[in-house]
Amino acid sequence: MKNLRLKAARAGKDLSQAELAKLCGVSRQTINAIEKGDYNPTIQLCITICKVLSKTLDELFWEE
Amino acid sequence: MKNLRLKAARAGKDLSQAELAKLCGVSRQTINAIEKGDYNPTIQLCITICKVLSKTLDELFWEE
DNA sequence: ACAAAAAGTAAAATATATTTGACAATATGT
DNA sequence: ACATATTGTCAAATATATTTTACTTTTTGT
Repeated sequence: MKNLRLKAARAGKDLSQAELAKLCGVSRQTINAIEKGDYNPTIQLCITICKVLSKTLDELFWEE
Repeated sequence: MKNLRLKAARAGKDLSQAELAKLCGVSRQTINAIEKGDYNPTIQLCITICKVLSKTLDELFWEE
C-alpha cells in the first residue's frame, strides 16, 4: 500500500522526490519506492526523512 | 548508543531476548544487536517489535 | 559455590535494501 | 501542441540487514 502520508508531507514542503532524496542522501528511486509502498526501508532512513519533513515516525510510518 | 527504551519495554513484558525474537520472527542476535545499538533494522521489524511490546515507533525508536 | 538461564559477541553465509543508469509515462506551464 | 519537470518502473550491481553456528561472559536462583 502506498505511503500517502509521506507523499502529502513532501508536498507540504514543496519538494520533488529528487529534492527530498538529495536532502536525505539517498537515490530518487528509493524515495519513489517508499512512497509507492511494498518497500521496507531502514529505520535510520525513515528517521532522516522524518526530520527533513518535520514529522515523527508515528506520523509518517506507524500503522495500526 | 544502546536502545534502553527497548530493553525496558521488553523487561516490562517479562520477555528474554530469545522470547522477543521468536515472537517477532527474527533471530536472538538481531534483537541483541538492536538493543546494543549501532544497528540499523528495517522499519517493518521495528513495527513488529513495537506491536509485540505494545508501544509505538516514537516511543521506542524516535530520537530528537 | 554451583548450575542454569540469559546476554554479549564474532565469522561466514544468505536475504534484501539501496544504487546506478536508463527509459517510458504522466503532469505542469507557456 | 509543445517543452520541461516529475514520476513510474526495470535490470544489474553493490551495500548492508539478518541468519546460522558457536563460544564466552554475565545474571539469576537455589
